[in-house]
Amino acid sequence: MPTKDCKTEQHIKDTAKRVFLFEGKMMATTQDIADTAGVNRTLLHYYFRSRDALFNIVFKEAVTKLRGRIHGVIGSDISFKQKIEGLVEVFYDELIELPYLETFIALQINQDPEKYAELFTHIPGGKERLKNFLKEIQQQMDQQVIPEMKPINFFINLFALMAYPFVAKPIYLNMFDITDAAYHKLLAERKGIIVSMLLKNNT
Amino acid sequence: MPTKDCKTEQHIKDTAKRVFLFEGKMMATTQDIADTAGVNRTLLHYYFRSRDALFNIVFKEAVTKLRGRIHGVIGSDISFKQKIEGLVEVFYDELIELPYLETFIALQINQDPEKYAELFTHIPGGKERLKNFLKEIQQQMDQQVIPEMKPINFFINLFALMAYPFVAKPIYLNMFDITDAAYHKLLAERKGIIVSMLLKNNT
DNA sequence: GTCTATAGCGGGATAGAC
DNA sequence: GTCTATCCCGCTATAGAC
Repeated sequence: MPTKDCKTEQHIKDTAKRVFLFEGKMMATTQDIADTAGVNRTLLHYYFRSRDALFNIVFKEAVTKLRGRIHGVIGSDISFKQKIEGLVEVFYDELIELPYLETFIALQINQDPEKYAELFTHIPGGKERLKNFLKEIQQQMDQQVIPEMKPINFFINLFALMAYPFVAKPIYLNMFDITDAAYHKLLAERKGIIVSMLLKNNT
Repeated sequence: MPTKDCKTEQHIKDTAKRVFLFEGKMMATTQDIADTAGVNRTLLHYYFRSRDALFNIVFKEAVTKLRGRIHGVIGSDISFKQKIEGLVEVFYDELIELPYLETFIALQINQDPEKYAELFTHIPGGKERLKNFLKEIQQQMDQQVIPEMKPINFFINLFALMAYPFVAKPIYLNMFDITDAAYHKLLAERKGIIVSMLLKNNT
């Protein structure tokens, strides 16, 4: 809270990021954020023009960071297995920091696909890097390291296993009547599970 | 559209279900729904009291139906493999009918976990049936049919692989620049993939 | 049961003083 | 840069005529 010495603009941005992506208050109003930040509501508009603009900045920033780290891994010069392990690592790292990021991505992308299209494609060399990764997946299949399927489906499996547990967390907390801490232990166990599920061949 | 001979109340409900869960208009207003249904907006309030009440009815109905079919499968007297196959089948069946249902579930459950808690637990014999299914999963592990892990994580894997592709569909349409039809082909291919990924052992 | 008219409010946004 | 006061709009909801 005492970030008063820092620039107000940054403080508002940090608070908005916390409220939206950490606490998961998707419907937070400008008043909510201002109250949480301990500033006057008009300052949000002074610095960011509108609620929408503020939201987009923090959302875009978070997605860009996650996406950047993901591309960093799939573009680096390491083994395929190391890439999968690396992806799980960075994904978990980012999503434990901002647990509601994936839920917001799902929400926003379903609300207005065109608006957020660029967030997932318009990245320097992104198309190329993605294409190469799919090729690499195909090679692993040819070498019988992973089961035969369309490379995109392997890709989807990877992200399904990583992302879904964060999106659906409240369901399972309730369904299995477990604590937040217990769920985090399950999540930790998943890191290894995901890798072995993906890389295990059926031949 | 010409459902005028049918009761207006039902027609409004059907329209609301379509707008929310089929077309994915999560922020649809009472006016939107009334227009789509071709009725006066006040009729929504006449029959359902409020937008919230109307939404809850259609949402609850859809979730209850899906949940009912899922419990029907896991509670029936068939082999473990048949249960997994059956779950994939009913899940796909329901989600192709209402493609945005999973996204709404994720959204609603994250917004207000307590409010929707009952939707996932308060079902006659539900707790018991779930517990037995987890036990069955454990047995399969003991028999080396599936890899060793906490049964809950097997359960989460199952739903991750089924549900996530529906939630994240717009991302992949854009990311891989494919059509709706092409994505549906990928989804169809997944049915077999999901089963084989889950039931493949690593010993 | 179906309409018109209207009330009421919550939230975003801006003008203008300090 | 920060505040107070105010405007404005969209949406929900209801009252009351037909």
